Formats: sequence, structure tokens, C-alpha cells
Amino acid sequence: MPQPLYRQVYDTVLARITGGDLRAGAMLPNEFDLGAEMGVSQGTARKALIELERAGVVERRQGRGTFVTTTTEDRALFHFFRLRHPDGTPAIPEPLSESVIRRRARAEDRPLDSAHVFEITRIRAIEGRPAMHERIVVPAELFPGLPDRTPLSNALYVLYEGAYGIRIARADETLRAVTAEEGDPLASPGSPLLEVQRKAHALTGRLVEMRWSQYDTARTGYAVTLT
Amino acid sequence: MPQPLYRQVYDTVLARITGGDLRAGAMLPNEFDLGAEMGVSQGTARKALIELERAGVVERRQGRGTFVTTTTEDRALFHFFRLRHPDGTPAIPEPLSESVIRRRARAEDRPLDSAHVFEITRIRAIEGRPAMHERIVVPAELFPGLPDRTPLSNALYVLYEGAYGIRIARADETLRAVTAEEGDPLASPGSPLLEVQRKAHALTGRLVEMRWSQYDTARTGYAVTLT
DNA sequence: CAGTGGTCTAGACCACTCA
DNA sequence: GAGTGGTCTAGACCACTGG
Repeated sequence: MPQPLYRQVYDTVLARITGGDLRAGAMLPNEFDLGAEMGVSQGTARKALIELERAGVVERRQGRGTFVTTTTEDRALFHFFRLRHPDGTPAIPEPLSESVIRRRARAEDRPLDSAHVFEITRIRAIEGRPAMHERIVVPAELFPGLPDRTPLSNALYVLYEGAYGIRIARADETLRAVTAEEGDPLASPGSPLLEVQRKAHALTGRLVEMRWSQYDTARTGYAVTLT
Repeated sequence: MPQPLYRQVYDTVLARITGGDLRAGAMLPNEFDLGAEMGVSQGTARKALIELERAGVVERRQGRGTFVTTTTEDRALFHFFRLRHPDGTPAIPEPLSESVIRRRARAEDRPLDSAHVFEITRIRAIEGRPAMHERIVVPAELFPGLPDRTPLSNALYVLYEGAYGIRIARADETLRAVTAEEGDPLASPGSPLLEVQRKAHALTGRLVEMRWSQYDTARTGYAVTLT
């Protein structure tokens, strides 16, 4: 047995989702039907579905069924945006300015594996104060017509999925403290800023976004839980 | 059925571990024996053990058995210490200075739910340069004789478990960028520092440590993965 | 009410570890 | 070779959802 049966079911279902056969929000077959279709028992199909749920690919609801996970504004805000107020509630960013340009990929964009990229630059505020400065780079061929969609959704990952079928599954971030320079849009020179570098991967595992963010953390904090 | 059977098995086993009946590294009964003991089938005992493994409480090894997880230096360094070199490898801290005092709990120590606390202050270096300044507060009654154990282990959580049977299961952190002040032990005044506030919980869920850390991130970064 | 996922059982065989 | 966890099956009943 090269791969466990439940793993084969897992891979097949995942391929249907990433391949577009099953779109976000679509209902999957029930455990018995899926098992029959794949030539395995209900219990084996069930194990595959449970693993898919754990990976965040599907959502299971007793009495209703199993559905392909949809990236909602809430989910994007909760999972992939970590700034919190002192009381622990998520900070809500509001757009202040935004630009999207198309350009050739530079050396630093190499990991995106694309000749051309879109570069999004935006500044967002929290409770009325400019607090976030972001530069976002994505492969141009994966997001056709992106510049025509301005103003972009505040939650970019909802747009990625809704308009381009690209679901962000994982993001690796590296955080550093830096100092604001002359002309910084967020804070006066010398002020401390939290700099975050992100590499975001789609369900397929492909790197689809690189992001440099700077946060003014005078009134908020970046929250993480380690387990 | 108020609670699923597998959940009852889970709780019973967890209670045995937190209660000291099963110590770190101890081997659990196999799935059939555990099931028989609890009056459930092997499959149900198995499900409880899998959940315990997912929670990081036990480790299962095919052909060997199921064992209570031990906090090793590696685990502590990998899970609960997030500073990484640019190439992604963990930064290795080396002790420079350390002090442990006993004092009355102050208002800010309230969450620790203890009248007296130990406060550990230490400075550690990375690749020879002072890079971490930490203030750690724990309830005194949970860690009797802690000041006599100086110099403390570099990996405190290994000491917590080995000497006091307290295993850290979860840590909530909040990160901010701050500026070094006059006399800062890590960097010259005005330099940016990454400030991390941690609240660490034991397996039982009790808050057992509060920690304020400052990192010089000039040569390292704090790495996180969001999923 | 029919259909779904959630729990549980009893049993089988396989893969790995270690003496 | 004995003992362990890993996979898989077939079937049962329960709990929840929605028409």
C-alpha cells in the first residue's frame, strides 16, 4: 500500500477543489456516496473529510453536510490579520490610499516565479489614524485585470478567491522592529514600527503573494498563540 | 449522552497526567487495555489518544507505544522561541546575566493569582551579541526553591517540567515595536526593539508565567506561520 | 420526515519496533 | 516473534438540520 486509502481520497478531493470542479461554498457528496465513488468504506471517506477539515479546506456541519470553505471577510480578518486592540478585539483597518502598478519582476520577486507582477501599495488607518503601510506583490498572470478592480477589497484574500479562485492556505511571516525614516507615511522619523514580511501560499502550495507591511503599534499589538 | 465516551477517556487520561499519576515520558496502556479499563472499545480509546496527541499531550509511535510528551530543549526552543536567523534556522540564545528575586505580587501580577511571585531578569546573547532582555514572573508557591537553582536552565520550560511537573501547553503573545531608552542593555538609545508580552498556560489551563521580552531584531526575526 | 454528520462497536490485517 | 500503533471495513444508533 503506497499511500493509505484515506490519503488518496484526500488528495482526489483536494485536486477537485484546486482544479475548480468544486468551487468555494460547494457541497461535497456525503460520506457514504463519496466512499462508494472512491471504492472505500464510509469510515475511510470520513477520515479523509476530517483531515480536509483540519487543513481548513472544507467545513463540516452536522445535519447539513460538508462544504468547500469560503474565505469570508471575517475569516480573512481573523486568521491572516493579527493586529488587536489592547482588549483583544481585532483592529479594523480602513483604506486611505491605494495604487496598483504592473511591472517586470525584479530579483527579489524571483520566488513568485513570474516575469511580470502587480505591485499594490496602500496605506490604511485604524480608528482614523494611519497605522499600516503595505507593499504587496503578486504574479501578474494569476490575477488578470487586477488594476481595473480598484478600489480593491479591504480584505484582499476574499478578492483573490472570489475573483480568481485562489485561496490562501498558509502564510509565513517574519517580524522585526524598525525605525521610521524621513517622510514615513505613518509616524514621525525615529518612531518604532513593526515590520512584517509575509510569503503567502495557495492551497496548491504555490507562493502567490509576497508582502511587506509596516504597522504603527502604538495603540495595537500583533497577537499570536503558540501551542 | 452528556459527553462523548472518547471525550471522557480523554479527560480521564489528561487528569492522570496533570495529577502526576503519569509523569513525563511515561508509557500509557495500549489502545485495547485502555479501552477495557475504561469500558469502551479499542476504537474509542484510540480516538481519545489521537486527540491527546493532537493537543501535544502525548506522543504516539508505531511499534513502540504512546508516551507522555516530554519538554525537551529542542521542543522548547522550537515551539516557544521564535527568533530565527535570515536563513530560517533557530537563533541560539546564550546566557549573559540572570537574577531571581522573590517579592509580593503587584497589581499587574494579578492574573497569576498568587500573593508572592518570583521575578527572573536575564539578558541573553545571540552569536555573542546581547540581543534579548527578559523579565519573567511566576507564582512563588508553584516553584518552591527556584532562586536556589541559579544559574537556571537556558530553556526554562524544561526546568518547569523536570523540577516542578508543570508543562507549558499554550502561550499567548502580543508584539509591538518600541524604542530603546537611555541605558538599555541591548542597544543604543533610539534603536528599535521588538517587545513581546507573553502569558503562558499549563496543561491544566492555569496561567503560570507572565513574561516581558525585548529583542534586538537587527540580525534575526520573529517567525510565525498563519494557517 | 429524510438526509446529514457524530459516535461507537467488533473485528481484520498490516507495518513497525525491539528483544 | 510478541506487542504496538496504523489502516480499513461493515454495521449500528444518535443528534442535528431543514423542508
